[in-house]
Amino acid sequence: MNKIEVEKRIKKLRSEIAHLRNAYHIDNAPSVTDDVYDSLTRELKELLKQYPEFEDLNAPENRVGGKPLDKFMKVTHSSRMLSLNDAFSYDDLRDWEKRIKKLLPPRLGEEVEYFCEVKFDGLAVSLIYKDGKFTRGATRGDGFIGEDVTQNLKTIKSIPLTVDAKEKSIEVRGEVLMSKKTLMTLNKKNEREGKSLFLNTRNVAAGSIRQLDPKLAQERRLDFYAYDLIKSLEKDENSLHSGLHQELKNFGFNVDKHEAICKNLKEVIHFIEKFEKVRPDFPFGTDGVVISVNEIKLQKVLGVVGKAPRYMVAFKYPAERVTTIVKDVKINVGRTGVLTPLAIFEPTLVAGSIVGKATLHNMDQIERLDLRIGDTVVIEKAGDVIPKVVEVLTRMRTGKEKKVKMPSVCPVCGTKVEKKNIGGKRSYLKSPKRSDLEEPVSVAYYCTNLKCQAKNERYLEHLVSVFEIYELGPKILRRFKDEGLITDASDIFTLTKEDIASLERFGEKSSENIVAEVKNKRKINLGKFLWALGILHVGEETARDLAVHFGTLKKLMFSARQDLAEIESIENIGPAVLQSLHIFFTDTGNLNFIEKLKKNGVIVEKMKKKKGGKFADLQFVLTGTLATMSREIAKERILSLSGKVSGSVSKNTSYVVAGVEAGSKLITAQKLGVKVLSEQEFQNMLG
DNA sequence: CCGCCTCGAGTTCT
DNA sequence: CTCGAGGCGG
Repeated sequence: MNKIEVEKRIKKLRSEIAHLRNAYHIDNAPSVTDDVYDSLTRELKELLKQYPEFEDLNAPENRVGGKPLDKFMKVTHSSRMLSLNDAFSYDDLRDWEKRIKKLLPPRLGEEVEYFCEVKFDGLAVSLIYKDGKFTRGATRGDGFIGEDVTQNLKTIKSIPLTVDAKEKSIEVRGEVLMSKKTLMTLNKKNEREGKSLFLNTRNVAAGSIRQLDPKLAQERRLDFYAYDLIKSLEKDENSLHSGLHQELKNFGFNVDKHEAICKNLKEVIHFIEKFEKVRPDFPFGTDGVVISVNEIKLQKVLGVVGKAPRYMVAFKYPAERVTTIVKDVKINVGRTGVLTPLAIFEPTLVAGSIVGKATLHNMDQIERLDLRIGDTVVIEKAGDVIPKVVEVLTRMRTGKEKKVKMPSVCPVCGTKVEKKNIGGKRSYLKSPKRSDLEEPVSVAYYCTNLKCQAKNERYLEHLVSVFEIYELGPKILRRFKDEGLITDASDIFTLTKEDIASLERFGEKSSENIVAEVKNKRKINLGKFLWALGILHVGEETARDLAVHFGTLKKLMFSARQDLAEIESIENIGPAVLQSLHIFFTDTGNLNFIEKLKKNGVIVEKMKKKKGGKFADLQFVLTGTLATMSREIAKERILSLSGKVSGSVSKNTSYVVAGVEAGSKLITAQKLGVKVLSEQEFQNMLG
């Protein structure tokens, strides 16, 4: 970005942040909108750090509730109110520990004790007590100079007006908060009265404290939690941060009960994980955990760099939704020739991992989102794993965004692309479609070249994965193909050690491994073999149905070529699958390919009809991670007992087997009243 | 013909 | 996990 673009971007960020701050739509969960707001704020802060010339004191980020800054008295803090360095991962924490241990004298460094506490998401304030009386309260401001908000703070019940302190003067630092519940009640009231709704507890708390009218502040039912105590006397050399918390409690301040002294980083991480579970139900908004070196003596050794202490760090829980910019939209070509648009982002941290791309599925989806290249988008991880574009922030547009267009030719081979006719021929056997209607076509675009390189490569990968030949990943396959070792997938089975070793960067050992693995996996049952062929509409499930019905490849092929009625009688096989099978098995190329596979050593095992197993008529859905077996194994065991395994929960599901960290399927199961089995119960059923 | 349920196919990152 | 599309019952 050049400077002009940066300035424009800053402007856009400011207006969008202001927009979000003023109101939000009810159908968005507040906590999620909050993440988006934070994400934009973070970007703005970073840009301003790089380009300080665009700082603007009157800009929305420097104002609260739209009111200018100068209505309160400015006060100077006795000691700077520090901010904290962030850690976004356990690795960041480990790096932090490494840094501080290097700085500590060797003997001390080995026995660092940490103190963990909740990081509240509110407004940091400083309270001064002189001779035990609350005399002045101030906001953090820039750390050096804050605003005198004493009158408003006095309306907060959990701030004691007097404390029993020996020292002439003490300063208590802590966070002004509004509970999530109070915000909900407030928003309900505002909604009834047609007023705009508040975005999050932090903003209302901050806004309320900076109201001129203390009465209004009082109505907002704010709370205060203390976390630091500064005494006029030098801190006792032997004191601990945890000890200060105790003192604060004794003075009558709220101090959150989720705190712990940890002997090492492992215990710190344990604390973080424990609080993460409590966090959603915690009455106040939090964004992480603060970890401090517990001994004040060591804190002094470590000191402060810039505006953050070295002896403290804020672990931030990963945001569930963040914003990023779409750098490009690429088009992938799949095994079937489907062209799938893929959004490429500026790599961004979401829910704990860095995400660089997300599928956009198809052009219809792009249109629904109204997504253009250059857009600022909100992304999340569906089921905590798969990145997904949730929304486009259209207000962030500059006008330079480019619309996404499906290319008219395949990006790999240059052949024409088109949509496919679907469902037009209601039955391959019976009379074709009505002609008065337009033929229905697919949403997806397809590359029409049967020999498209991309298609072949995807097919190679598919076959290898069905055969479970793990040694051959996409990279190696591509290499073999480019180097002329293989021309079609069946060539994999005749690769020799010498062939592979002749390539650069392939040693004796790895060549041997590959050949051995291929030889090991060349036996395959009929169901998997059919699946591996990659017949249109014949996936894992349908292939198994067919295999069980026919038992041998020969019988299936005969039927597909000249006895279609039998195939059509099979459950779950309709006109589309039927047509696809007929076309596949009457094509000479395909027949030759099957012959070549067999000739090259592939052994297809017959499949027998199994019936009357213990799990007959039972349908299972697996979710989460099982401790005693992989999901693949669990599936095989269920199938071997005549049960069925399905990917999604419906009212037809008999049991959902829930492992550790079960996902949304568990929720649907509970909603539909489907029985949920623990791994133990499942084991018992298996016997 | 419509709506529900499955299946197929494509996809991300550690 | 998600979306599209095939299969099938109402």
